[in-house]
Amino acid sequence: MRTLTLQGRHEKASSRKGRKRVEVILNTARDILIDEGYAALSMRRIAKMSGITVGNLSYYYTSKQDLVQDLLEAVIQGYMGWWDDIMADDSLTPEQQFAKIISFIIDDLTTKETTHFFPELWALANHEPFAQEAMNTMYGHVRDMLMEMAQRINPALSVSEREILAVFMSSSFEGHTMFLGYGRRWSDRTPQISHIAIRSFLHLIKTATPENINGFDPAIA
Amino acid sequence: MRTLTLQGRHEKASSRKGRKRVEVILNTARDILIDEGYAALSMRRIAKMSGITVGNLSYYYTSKQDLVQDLLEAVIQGYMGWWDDIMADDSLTPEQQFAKIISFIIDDLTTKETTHFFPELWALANHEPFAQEAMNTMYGHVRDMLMEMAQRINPALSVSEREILAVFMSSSFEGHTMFLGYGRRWSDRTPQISHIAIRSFLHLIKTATPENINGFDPAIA
Amino acid sequence: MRTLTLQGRHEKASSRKGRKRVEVILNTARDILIDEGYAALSMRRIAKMSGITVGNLSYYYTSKQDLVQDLLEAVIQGYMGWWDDIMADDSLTPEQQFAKIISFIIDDLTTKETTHFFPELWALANHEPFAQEAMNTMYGHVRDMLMEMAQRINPALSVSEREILAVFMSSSFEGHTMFLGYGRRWSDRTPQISHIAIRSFLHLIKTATPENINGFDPAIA
Amino acid sequence: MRTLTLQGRHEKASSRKGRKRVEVILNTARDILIDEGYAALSMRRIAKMSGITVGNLSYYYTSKQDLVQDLLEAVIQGYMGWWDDIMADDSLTPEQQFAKIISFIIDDLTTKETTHFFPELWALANHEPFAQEAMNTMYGHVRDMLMEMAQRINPALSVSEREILAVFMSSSFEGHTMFLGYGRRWSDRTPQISHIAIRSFLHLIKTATPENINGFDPAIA
DNA sequence: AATGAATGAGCGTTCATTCAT
DNA sequence: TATGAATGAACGCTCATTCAT
Repeated sequence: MRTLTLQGRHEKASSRKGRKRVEVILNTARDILIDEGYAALSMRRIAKMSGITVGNLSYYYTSKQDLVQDLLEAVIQGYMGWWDDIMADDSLTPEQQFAKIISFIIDDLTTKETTHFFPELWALANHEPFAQEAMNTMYGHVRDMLMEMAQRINPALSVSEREILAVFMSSSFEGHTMFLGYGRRWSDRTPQISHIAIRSFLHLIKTATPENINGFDPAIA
Repeated sequence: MRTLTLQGRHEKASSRKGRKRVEVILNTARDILIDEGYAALSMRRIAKMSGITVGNLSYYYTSKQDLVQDLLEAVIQGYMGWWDDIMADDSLTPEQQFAKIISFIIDDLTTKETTHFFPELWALANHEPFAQEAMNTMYGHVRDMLMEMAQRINPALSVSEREILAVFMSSSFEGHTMFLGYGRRWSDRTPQISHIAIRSFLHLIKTATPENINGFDPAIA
Repeated sequence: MRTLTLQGRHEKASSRKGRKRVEVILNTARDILIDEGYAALSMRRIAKMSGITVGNLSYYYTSKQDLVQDLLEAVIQGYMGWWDDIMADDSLTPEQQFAKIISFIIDDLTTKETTHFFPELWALANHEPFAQEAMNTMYGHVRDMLMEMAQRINPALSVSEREILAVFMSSSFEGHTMFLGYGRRWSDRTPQISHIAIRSFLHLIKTATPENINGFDPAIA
Repeated sequence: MRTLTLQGRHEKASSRKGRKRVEVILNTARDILIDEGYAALSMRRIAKMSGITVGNLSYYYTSKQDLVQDLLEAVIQGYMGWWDDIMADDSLTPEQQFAKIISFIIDDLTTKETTHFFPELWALANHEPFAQEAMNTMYGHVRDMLMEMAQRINPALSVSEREILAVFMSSSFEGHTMFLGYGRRWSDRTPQISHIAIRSFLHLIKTATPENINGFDPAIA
């Protein structure tokens, strides 16, 4: 599993000791969230499993929301930017880069962390604005990446075309979490699904026109 | 919002009074789940908002899991079978039927109930086997419907081809919940997304072959 | 295990059906008390395990105390009078009769029913007058029997001498419940304990005098 | 009534304040157990009568069993070791020591604490292994003491003879709890009972032989 | 004789939070 | 930085009892 590193944003992470503590706390919290769910994520439990007292925990995080917010941001951080290397790899055509990225994403869905983390995040986002925001930031980056890839593959696309395609594509692979995910029924079918996704998304990117995005006529689909 | 009607399965729903009570309880529970999230769904709250005492609530449901299980099944019930009429409409071509169903599904994602209910269900399914099971049953029906539509549109497809396509398609539109859903950033873009989805899915169904599902060559995608 | 039969005292036991019901209730209650302890003896549990509803149970017993009182009396009833046959057996000497009775009592201590029932009764008697009373009645009968046996063995004893000896003897074997009882450490030593008890008690009965009951001089013990 | 002092074993009893609290809690719990019985011994009640909140109580004892276990051990502790001084008193013959100890034990049975505590312990031991264990430990010590006294009085006895006599004697006086105990019918007869017990036990110790423990012939008893 | 429905109090336990030291 | 102690509210659940039908 990824090891969470600190965001600079936390005030108590100034000293080396403090930084280390916060790291332990966040990793512990992440483990609980993944292994037992948000309902089991209590301050007491985090403290005990981190080897500190509740009192000390609330020195670092004055409220549970404070901690959870930091946790979400830290976990999400780990999901971002990994695609830069692939996109910078000149030995691959844009389509190969794209295929590689989609494959990576779909493979990642089958990890326990991803399968368990995201539904918790989505549920939380229903009622906690800070979770909404963390989610938006993250998916914003994903969309930016997808838009860039769409442009490389089909430079004729307008910004808004690329944008709506990015929304469609990211929604689409996120949705596989519940079906291909860890312990889920179709988790051994990732190769086929990856293949379908790539073919389907490439077709979309290459054939998108204003009419076939905004109008609808099954006869010409 | 849909009104939950009883499953026959509940033992206490034999008399008219009992049936009415169970109905009130389930509707109340559903409202809390949708409006405030699973974390707020406590026996006390359900009782109070149903106008009964905790004691009486647990006369109907001996445990919280018992209630939640019934709730999930009842809510899920409301999501199923509505497509039968569309599929039976001879005045539409299979492609038109398909387009209509996909449109309906994607439109439904923008309702508060759907946007809020499903992420809670998915999160719950991570740790509660009964939620997993309820989920599997439901998506099984959805896949059956999609497989039937795929066959109508392209009778040449094998069962396993239709199956993997159904998994891909249902994953794909489920994933839009977090982006097109109630209060989410792209909720006003359902028409375009519907359009893209329909075009993309129809292309997949019509062009699927064993090679382009199991093999991968971006050059020919 | 003994089957509890009704005392006539219960008002609802007039009809045949009522009598049968009360019998089932009491036997169920006894089983719960023995197998799971007084703490588990709830009206709900008795009703469910008797195959009736709580409502109906409280038609027969208007309160829990009412039921428990009946239960104690019924169980205790089963412990009384069995010695009459032995005492009436002319083929045995009084000492042989006595030995046989003591053996029977000590053997009985090792049954699960006896081991579990009496400590519950004694504990209950600490705070529930009706349990005290049931206990007193029962031990009164036991003492009467022991006094009669003492007289047969040593006719020279006065009433008060026989009485205090009876108290000592009955206390003495009751105390073995916790050591020889079902699942207890010394339960396989009943033969030796019986033997010691008989020898010890007979010696007491035969040698009791006013002085060695009321005075004390270890030198002459 | 004895004041319960702490066992070192309790983790929260490190600081002075914690030690004091635990002491108050245990004394309160003991009082409730004695005065109102195990059924009345609830966490809420203990907390209220200790002048603290339930939350704080469960800071000290994470579960009721945890508390009750500590309580039993603490109470039992108070019943042990007091005989050492008597046994070390060289001015008394072994028989006088023995007589003194038996007298003390039987006198103690009439205290409210002893009368009420032990039946609760015995009943609890029927279904709670930890209570069984606490009981076994305690009576083990009592038996050791009785075996030592038996040896002093009759050095010819074998270990197993002393052991079975110790079981018989300790069972015997424990059984008097329900008859001589606080508020019980024969509580004013402790002097005579003590006298009988001492005479009877001494006779047993002095006359025990392998035959009259293991064989049985009422004619020679 | 029996059921089904309901109450209100209490149970053991866990929670986020606060604060003096 | 860290601990230990505490609060007060809430949790899921069970209880004896009542009563209309």
